[in-house]
Amino acid sequence: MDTELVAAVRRFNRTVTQRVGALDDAYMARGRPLAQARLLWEIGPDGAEVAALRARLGLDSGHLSRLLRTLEGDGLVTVAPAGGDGRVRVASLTDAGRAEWTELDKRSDAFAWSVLEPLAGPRRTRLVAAMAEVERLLVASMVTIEPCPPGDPRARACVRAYARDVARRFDDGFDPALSSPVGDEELTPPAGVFLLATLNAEPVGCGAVKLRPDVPAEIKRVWVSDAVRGLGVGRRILDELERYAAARGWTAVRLDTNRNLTEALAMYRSAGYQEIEPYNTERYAHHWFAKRLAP
Amino acid sequence: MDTELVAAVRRFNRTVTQRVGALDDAYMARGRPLAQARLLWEIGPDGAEVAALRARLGLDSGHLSRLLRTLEGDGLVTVAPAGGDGRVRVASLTDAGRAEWTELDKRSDAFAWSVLEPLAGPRRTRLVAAMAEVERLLVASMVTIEPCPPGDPRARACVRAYARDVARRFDDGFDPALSSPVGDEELTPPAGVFLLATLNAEPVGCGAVKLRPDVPAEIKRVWVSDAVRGLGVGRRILDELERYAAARGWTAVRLDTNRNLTEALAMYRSAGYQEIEPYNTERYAHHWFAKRLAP
DNA sequence: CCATATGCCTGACTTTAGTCAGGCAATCCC
DNA sequence: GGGATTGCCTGACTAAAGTCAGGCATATGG
Repeated sequence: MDTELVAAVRRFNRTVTQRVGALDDAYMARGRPLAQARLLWEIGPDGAEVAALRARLGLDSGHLSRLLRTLEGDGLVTVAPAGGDGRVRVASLTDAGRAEWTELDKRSDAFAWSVLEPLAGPRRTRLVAAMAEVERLLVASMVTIEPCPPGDPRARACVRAYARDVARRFDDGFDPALSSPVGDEELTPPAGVFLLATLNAEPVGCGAVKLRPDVPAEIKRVWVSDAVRGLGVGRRILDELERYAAARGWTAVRLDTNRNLTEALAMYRSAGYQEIEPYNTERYAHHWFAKRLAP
Repeated sequence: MDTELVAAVRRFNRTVTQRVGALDDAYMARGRPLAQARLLWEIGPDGAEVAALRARLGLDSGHLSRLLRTLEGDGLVTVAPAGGDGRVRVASLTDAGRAEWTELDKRSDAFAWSVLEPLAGPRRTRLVAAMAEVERLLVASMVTIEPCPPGDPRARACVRAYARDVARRFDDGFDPALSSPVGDEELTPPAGVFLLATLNAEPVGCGAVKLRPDVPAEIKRVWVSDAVRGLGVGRRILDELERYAAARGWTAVRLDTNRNLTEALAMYRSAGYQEIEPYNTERYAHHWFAKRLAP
């Protein structure tokens, strides 16, 4: 833990929560309790499911329900059953609510401008550039990587997204049926593991490793969503997979990949992988890599 | 109002309040109400006057008093009269309070590290650099500039700091008695104005303008504290003074300055001031400038 | 079709936060 | 030395936030 860097982050936290955090609240709450204002804001012009609101705002079911009742009483919101599942209810804004939302939006703009306005000349664009950088890297640090059963809907969604992505990039498309199949049980401990990367509970990446006895651990399906590409998430997934295999006694890891996935190729090389002879007959593979693991 | 810049600031606000604001609170409040935790933190190992705490935390007198009573009840804090003024009371930490404070400090470190830890290689230092830039520029945008009676203690403090600064920089020191004196009444509307720049209610800069009939408005005592130097505060003070004079009908402004104040010279030139012949016999002046004001 | 789970709701709280009007002692300023 | 001011305190509130135990429909999986 680098104390100098930590001190800088703490200074940042202090200034920013003071300047942004507190004032943002004050701008949002227009006479209304803060929680109500936030809720109104989160519902947004397109409406939102109650469960989604609860998750986003981190509110107790009872508390949220009451807040919705209040906003409904004020004629700003209506809550009605959703189309499919009759238990799920969707909150949406009335015309009055939409007007109020627009006002909040304006105030958010005004607040943002109040930060920029006192700065002259190049300082304004410098601030915005630095903010964009901070935001981008904070998002990167908000991505968490955790084991997940390969049958989980979020895992499935990632694998589908992976198939879609590679289908677009391989010269001859991608037909999962022609690729050597990987069963769920091969990616379930102790035979292997499937890691899911999430950002605010949304899946944004994945990776898996198969641990077969007496052969190197085999990495599969490393994928990162466009939303967080370029933030080092792929590399983190790879590191975690290697660590997982090493912790369970494997001393080497290998993988295959397609010649069109140039960033992946670069990542493997920079992560210390060496190109090796083909160890399988995977239909879509052009390169095979291996790396020794420190115990 | 540049909508693109505003949108960037809003994205930043959203990510940062989510990542920093909420979590920071959660790290701080260890089972304790947030306000108590914050207060404990603000008291700090060296103690603090009750009035200072009230100002820093923006709390009501009653509320703060009660919070102090609670912490005192928990054996974390003692409140005792200060040395000089018997009305002023100072809160300080007991041994238990100090231990608790240390724990909070550790947790703040841990939280800051949790932001950096997931980032690999150059991203970590890039984040810190960008944070430092954002912090610096946010501080600049937190500085407010407002008219203030020249007799106000904060104004006096600025003028003293100004005298100290120039005494150090002029070749032959600075004796206010040898400089042409400026009376308070000359800097009090309508004869003139004294502007005070503050950051979190602390004075960090000043500037004044004398408005005498039939001669150009005269700018005096533009000073910026080291704490915010290089952030464009001096330029903002100058702009405000010019605007003040212009709004009251003056069409030109002038000032004198010392050859050793190189940044000030550069600032006046870049702000459109032209060097002119001496218009007074000020003991410490080497350069005289003037500028026409747009009505 | 029945047991179980899920999603949202209500009632009945407790805990924090924040406000306002005084009150008392110390201090300041003629 | 006496009136005004300052600094902190208490009492008596209201408002908002947050918690917990059910309850009632609507799904879902044998």
